[in-house]
Amino acid sequence: MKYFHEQIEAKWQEYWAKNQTFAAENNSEKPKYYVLDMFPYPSGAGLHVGHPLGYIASDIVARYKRHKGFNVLHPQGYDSFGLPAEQYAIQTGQHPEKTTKENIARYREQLDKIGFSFDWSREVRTSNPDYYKWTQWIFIQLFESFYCKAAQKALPISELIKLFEAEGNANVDLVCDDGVELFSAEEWNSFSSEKKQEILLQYRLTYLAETEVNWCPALGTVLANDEIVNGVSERGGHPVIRKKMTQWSMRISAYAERLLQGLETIDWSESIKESQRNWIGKSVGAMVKFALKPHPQPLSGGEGSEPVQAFNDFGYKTANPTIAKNLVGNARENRKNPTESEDLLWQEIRNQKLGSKFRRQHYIGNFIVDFVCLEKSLLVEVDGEIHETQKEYDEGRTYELEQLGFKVIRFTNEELKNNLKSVIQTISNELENAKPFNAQSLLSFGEGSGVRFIEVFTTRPDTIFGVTFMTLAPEHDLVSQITTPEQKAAVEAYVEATAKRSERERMADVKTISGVFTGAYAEHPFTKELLPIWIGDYVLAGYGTGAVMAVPCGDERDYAFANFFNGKEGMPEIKNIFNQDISEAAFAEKTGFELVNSDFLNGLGYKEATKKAIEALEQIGQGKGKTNYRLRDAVFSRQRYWGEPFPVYYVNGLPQMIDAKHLPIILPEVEKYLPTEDGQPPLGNATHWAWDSVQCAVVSNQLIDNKTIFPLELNTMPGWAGSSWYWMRYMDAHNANEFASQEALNYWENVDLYIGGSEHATGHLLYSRFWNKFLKDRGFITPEEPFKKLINQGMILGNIGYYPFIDVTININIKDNPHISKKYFNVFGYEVFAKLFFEFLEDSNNINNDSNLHIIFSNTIISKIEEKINDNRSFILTEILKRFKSDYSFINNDGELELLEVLNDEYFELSLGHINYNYEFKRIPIKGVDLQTNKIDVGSIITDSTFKYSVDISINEMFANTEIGKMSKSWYNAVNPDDICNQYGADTLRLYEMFLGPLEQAKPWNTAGITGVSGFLKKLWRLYFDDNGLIVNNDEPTAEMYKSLHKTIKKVTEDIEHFSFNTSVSQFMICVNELAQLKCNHRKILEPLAILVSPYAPHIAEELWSQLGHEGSVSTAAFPVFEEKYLVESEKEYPVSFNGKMRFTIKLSLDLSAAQIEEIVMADERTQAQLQGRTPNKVIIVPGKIINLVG
RNA sequence: GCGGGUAUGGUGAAAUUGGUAGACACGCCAGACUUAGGAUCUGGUGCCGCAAGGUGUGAAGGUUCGAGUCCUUUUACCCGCACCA
Repeated sequence: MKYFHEQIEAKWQEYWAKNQTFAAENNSEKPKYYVLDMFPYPSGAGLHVGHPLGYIASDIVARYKRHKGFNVLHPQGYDSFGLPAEQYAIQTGQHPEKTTKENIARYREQLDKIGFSFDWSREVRTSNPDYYKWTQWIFIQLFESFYCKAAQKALPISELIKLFEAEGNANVDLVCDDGVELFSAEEWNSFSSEKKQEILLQYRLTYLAETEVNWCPALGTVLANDEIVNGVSERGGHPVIRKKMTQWSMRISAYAERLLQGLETIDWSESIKESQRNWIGKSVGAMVKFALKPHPQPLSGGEGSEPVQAFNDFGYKTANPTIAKNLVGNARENRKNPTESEDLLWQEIRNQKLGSKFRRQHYIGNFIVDFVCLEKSLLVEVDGEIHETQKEYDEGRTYELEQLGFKVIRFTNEELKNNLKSVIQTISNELENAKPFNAQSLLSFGEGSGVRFIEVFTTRPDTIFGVTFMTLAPEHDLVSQITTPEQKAAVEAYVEATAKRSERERMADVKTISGVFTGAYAEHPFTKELLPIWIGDYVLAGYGTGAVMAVPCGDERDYAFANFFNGKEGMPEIKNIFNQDISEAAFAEKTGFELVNSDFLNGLGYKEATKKAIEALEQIGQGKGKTNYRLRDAVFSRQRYWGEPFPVYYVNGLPQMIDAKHLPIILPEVEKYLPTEDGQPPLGNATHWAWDSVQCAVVSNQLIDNKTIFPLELNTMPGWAGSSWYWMRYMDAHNANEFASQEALNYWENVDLYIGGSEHATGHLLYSRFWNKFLKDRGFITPEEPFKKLINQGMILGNIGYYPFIDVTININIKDNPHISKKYFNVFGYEVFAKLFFEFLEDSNNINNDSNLHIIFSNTIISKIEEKINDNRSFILTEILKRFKSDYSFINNDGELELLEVLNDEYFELSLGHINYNYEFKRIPIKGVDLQTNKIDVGSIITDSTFKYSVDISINEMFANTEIGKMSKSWYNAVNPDDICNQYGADTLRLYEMFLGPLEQAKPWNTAGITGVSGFLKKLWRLYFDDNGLIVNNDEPTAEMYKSLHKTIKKVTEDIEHFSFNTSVSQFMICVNELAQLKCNHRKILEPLAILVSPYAPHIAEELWSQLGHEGSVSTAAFPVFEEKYLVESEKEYPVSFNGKMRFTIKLSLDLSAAQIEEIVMADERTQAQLQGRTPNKVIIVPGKIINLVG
C-alpha cells in the first residue's frame, strides 16, 4: 500500500470540517489555551509560502495542546478593511466588498488545503457590520472616557463632569490637550453647553482636534506615525507632508507609562519590546524655564526709534502668566460690558485720537486695568462710588502698578460724565510728560507680570551651569516675536529655507550644521547671565518644547553647533563644567565626572546634581522634574471609503455620538470611491445612509424626512481600528448584544500564544495593548495585557530576481555645453546617479574646458535581467532611461514643466566592453527650487532648450547575483503554497516549512530540500504498510525501539514547549531511520509515534491512527508520556581527551566511580600510547560525561 | 549615533546550556538493484594531507582541565529608532 497524500489529505480535511473537530468550547472543565495568529489582510495575490509559516507553527502548538488535554481556541479571520481593495476599486469600479469577498474565498481555500485546525465557526471579518458594530461601539466608549492620572486609569466622562462641577479644573491631574483653559466650578457651571463640550473634547480619549498630521497627497489621506517609514508612506512609498487638519485622534499618550511598564510583564521578544520602548521614548529630566530678556537697548538702535517696538517684539502678554488665563478671559468679558462712563472715555481715546494707542480692560501683572497706553506707561482708571474698603484696595493696586513703572491716574464716573473735556486734557498732558515704557521694569516684577519664558526639556538638569546659549526650532512660536530687527532678515530666510526642506531631507542630512542667531537673549535662572538665543534645525519642533538649553560641553550636537559658530556674534565660549577634557569632544557621559564651575552643584555627580538642580529650580519657580514621552497621539481619521464609518454627527460643528442602540452605522454605498468635488472624503458621495431614514429621528430628537439635517462624519477609521480588539471577538464571535459575553471573556481571558510578523511592532501590537488596557479600565475585561507570549515568525524571503552586478565607467561628454567640468562620483545606484547628475549640472562653478563627467558605478544593481544570464550575457537595460523619464523628470505643480526629457527613446544593450551612445535631452529652465514639489531651478545655468550628451560606457565587470527579498506580488516571486500541496502534499509543506530553520529567523524560500521531508513521510508510512497492506504487529518491542520512541517523545515535547519546531522534524527523521533500521512494526511503538507526529503532519497521522483501528480523530488521543526508564543506559562511550583534545573513546559502565574509571583508562594501551611514558598531572573525570588527562 | 539580533561545511542548519563541533536534511561522490526513474537501498563527504597527523564555529585576546557556548576588544551583515535635548 503506497502513500498517496492527495486522497488522505482531502479525506481528513473533509472529516474535520464535517465533524467540527476543532471547535472550541466556551464552557469546559479543561484548562484553556488560546493560540492566535495575526489574521491576514486578504490581498488579491492570495497566500504565498510566507503566510503559512506562522500558521503552521501555531497549529502545531494548538494540536499539541489538545493532545495534552487543553480546551484550545485557535481561530482565524480576516483583517478585511484596507487600502489595496479600495485602490483596486478606484481603478476598476468594483466594490471593495466584492473583491474582498473573492479574496477571502481564495484565502480560505488555500488555508483549508494546508490542514489547519482552525475553529472556523468563530471566523471574524473586520469589514462585516456584525463586527464593526463593536469597533464603533468601542470608539464611543473611548469618546465617553478620560484618563485620570491619579487613578492611573480611564474613567467615564460623567465623572469628569461631576469633578468640574465640584471644583473646576485648576487642581485636577488629568491627561488632556496642551493649553486647556483653567476654570473654577462656578465658571464651569456658567458655561454654555457648547463651551462645555469643547472643553470635554480636550479630555476625551478619542478627540477631534486640529493637529498637525501626516498628509499623504498621493493616497489622499492622513497617516499615523507608524504608517510612515523614512518619511514616505509605508504603502506605496509616497511622500508625506505635515499639514494642519481637524482629525480624530486617539489619546494613546495617556497610556504611555502603562504601555511601557506592561512590557515587563509579557513574554515577547526583546527586539519587539525594544521597538515599543523606543516608540514610547520615555525620557526623564526636567522642564526648565528661562526668562526671556527684552532687548536691553532701544531696538533699532539709533534715534527716532519708537519705544513701542519693544512691544512688537515682546508681545502684549503683560499679564502674570500664572493667572493669565483667568485675566484674559475676564478682560474679554469686561470689554463686552463696559459701564456708561467707561464707554464715553473709550470713544474719546480709541483709535489713537490722542496720538497714542490705548487699550481698554487690559491685563497688567495681577490686574485688569481700565485703560492703558503701553507706550507711555500710562494707566487710566475709572472709579465708581468710593467705599472705604475699595479705596484701600485701590491704593494697594496703584502701588503695585507703579512699581511696574506705570503712572496711574484716576477719574470718577462723575468727572467723566460731567467734564469729559478736562479729563481728556489731563490724559493728554500726562501723555506729554510720560516716560517711555520700560519692559525691564515690567520684568523686574519677577514671577508674574509680563515675564515670558522659554521653556525647555532637558534630561540633564545637572548641567544647568554649562548652558551658554539656547536653541529654538525654526518653527518655534517665539521666533518671530523675539528676533531683533537686525537679525530679522537672516532669521526669516533661514526659517523659510528650513520649511522648504522636506522631512525626509532633513532626516537624511544630519551632518550639516546650520542655524541663525535671533539677536535675543534669555537669562540664566541662577547666574543671571545672558544666554543668546539661536534657531537651528537640529532642534525638532515636535519633540519636547521645540527648544533646548545648549550645553556644548556635555552634548555633542550643542558642541558641534557651538564650534561651528565659534567667534560669530552671539556665540559665547564653551564653558566646561566637567572635570574632564572637552577640547576634542563634548563629555556626554552620565558617569565618571564631577561638576565644576557649577556653583552649588560643584563636586557632585549626575544623580545628586540632577536632584539638587531640580530642587533649586522648583524653589525659584523656574523648573520642575518632568518625564517626557515621544509617543504621540494617533490620528484616527482616514479620508477613505473602505473602513469603519464613525458613529458621529455634528451639531454646530461639535461632534456627537450616535446612540449605541443604532449601531452598526453601515458603510453607505457610493458611486465613486474618490473624494468629492469639493474635497470631502469619499463618504461625501453617499446620498443615502442606511440608518438615516429609519433612525435619524431618534438620533436627532427631531423630525426629519429622509434627509439628515445634521452633518455626519465622513471620514472612516484607519486599518488598525478593527485589528485592535479582534482577539476578543473570537471568544464569542456571534454575540449580537455585546462584543463578547462576560463569561467568554472571563473564560478565555487573553491570548496565551500570539504568532505573527514583527512588522506590526509599533502599530497593531501597540494599539491593541492600548485598547485592551482601556477596556480593562472601563471594566469590560480583566486582563491588563492582551497577548501573554508573542513569537515573531521570520520572513520567508523570495528570490526577487537575477541581477547583473556591474562595474561601469560612464563618461558623459556634454557636447553643446562647455560649462561642464570633469567630476568623479562613486555612485551606488542609479537613483543616486541621477541625483548627482543633476547636482553636477546645477553646479555652475564647475566651469572649465574639460567636458567629461566620469561616473563610476561599483557593484551596482542596474536592472533586472530580462533574459537569462547565460544567454551571451546580454541584456536589455532600460532602467536608467526609465528612471530619467519618470523619477527624475521633475514636474512642477502645474504639471507643465519637465526638467529633463530623453528625446531618443531607444533601448540600449549593455554587454561587457564598450559602447557609445548619444543622448539628446530636452531641458526647460525652471525657476525656483521647491523640493517638496520637485521643482528645481537650473534656469540660470543652461538656457538651451535642447542639448546633447555623448555617453561613453565601459562595462568593466559583470556577474549575476540573486537578489533575495520580501515576497510580494510585485516581484512575481511569490511561491504559491497550493503548488507544494498539490505536488508533495500539505503534510510535506508543513514539515518542510518547519524544517527550514528556527521559526523566528528570516530565511530564503528554497524548495531544494523538500524531497528530504517528502522522503521521510514515505519512510514513516513504510513502517506501517508494505505493498500488501498493514504490517503492524502486537509483539513486544525491544528496548532499543522503546528507547528510540521515548527519546523522541522527550525531544518533541521539549521542542514544542520551546517553539523549536525544526529540531522536532529532525528528531522524527532520526526516530524513523532508527525504527526502520530495527525493522520495527510494533504497535506499541507505532501507535504513540502516530500521535507524536500528528501536530506536525496531521493528515498522515489521522490515516495511520484510523488504519490502526481507532475510531475518531487522532487529535483527541492523549499525547504519549515520556518515561525516563527507557532511556536509562548502563554504559557510556566516554570520550578520552588529552589536554582537551579527544583522542579515542572507551565504553565503560556508568556504575563505575571516578577512581575506577581512572584505573581502567590509565591501564588502556591507547592511553599509554598517548602519554608515551609521561604521567598526567591531573586526571579529570566527570562520570557520565568526559575523561580528560592533563599533563 | 542608540538599541536589538545574527555570524558554525558547498547549502538550510544541530549542539542536552561549559563536556566527542557539524546531528538531521539538501547537494555532491561512489556503489547496488532495476521496470533507466525526479524510485529504492548501501557507503562516503568540514578543510589540508596518500597517510600519520594537523587544523577548524567572523577576527584578536582572556577565564577554564576543557569554550561555538562565559568575559573583553573588534569586524561584517540584518532589523528597529534616529539631530529625542
